[in-house]
Amino acid sequence: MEEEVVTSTNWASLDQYGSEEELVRELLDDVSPLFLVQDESSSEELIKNNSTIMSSSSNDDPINYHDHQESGDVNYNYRLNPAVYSGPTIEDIENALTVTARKIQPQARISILEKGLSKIENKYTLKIKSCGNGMGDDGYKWRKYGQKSIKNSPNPRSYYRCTNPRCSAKKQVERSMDDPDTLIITYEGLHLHFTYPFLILGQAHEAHQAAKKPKKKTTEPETQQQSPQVMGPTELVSPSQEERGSQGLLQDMVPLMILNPSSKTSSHSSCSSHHSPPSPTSPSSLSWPPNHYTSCFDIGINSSIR
DNA sequence: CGTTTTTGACCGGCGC
DNA sequence: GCGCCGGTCAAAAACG
Repeated sequence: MEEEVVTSTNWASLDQYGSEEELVRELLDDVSPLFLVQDESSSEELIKNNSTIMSSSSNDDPINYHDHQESGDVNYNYRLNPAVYSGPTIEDIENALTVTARKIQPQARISILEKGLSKIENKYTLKIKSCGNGMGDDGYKWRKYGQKSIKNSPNPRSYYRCTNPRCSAKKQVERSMDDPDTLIITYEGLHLHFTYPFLILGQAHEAHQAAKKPKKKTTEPETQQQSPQVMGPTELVSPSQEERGSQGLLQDMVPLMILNPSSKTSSHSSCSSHHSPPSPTSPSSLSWPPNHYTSCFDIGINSSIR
């Protein structure tokens, strides 16, 4: 019963529409997320780019506006693309992230991705080193829905799902067989995309206060509270308690939808749930979740479950 | 007392 | 056809 129907989104189908490709590209490329634009880029360009995105019914190059940015510029001052996002500014978010990430260094991000990120099918696996009880909190709110012991592995695997009923993102967390310190997080679903912007190479400045949860290290280090956590060596810095900022960022699922060739998804997608979008062009009437409700949208791609 | 976690049952896919 | 395996469900316990 319920509206589980809405949950019909499945990640598997993403591949078919190529939008995921874009995601991967973003992740592996040193370009900013679609919903971000360089500060220096003039509004004109912005608009232009925008329209490009909107009208990109084919995969010409929806994100071509990144081109000029690879100039290796030092000043990475991103701001949210107002045309597709009406939420908080990137500055706000950056502030929220205790990190002094005035400039997010793409390169740093990439190095991490290259290090630990791998993709299999439609799942992304991120291997990170976690010191002791370090956890892999990515700032999202997850609800644990299962735990299973894995064959050949002393450690169980935990299953999480995004708390937002409309989001189909899931993730699994387990420890590496040999390396108790290595956390293997497997993301499934678009949610992932918005996680990575925050997996920036951090300065250890926040690291010192991480392990506050003794937590029976029985097995799996969780990730889910919004407590400040830090990973080990790689130092993935995740949004701390103020991560509301980050969560806000997630909401930019929108641009994705826009980007998605199968534009039919735009409106009916479940994200237009309770409130109708202000304008067809900018479904981003996103408001920040008052609470801890993680915001993530499923891009209602017409999908058949599995 | 509402919410989150735990945990065994259940289920579908796959290999033998 | 059967059993293993990984994933999910859901009732109950734990938690704050």
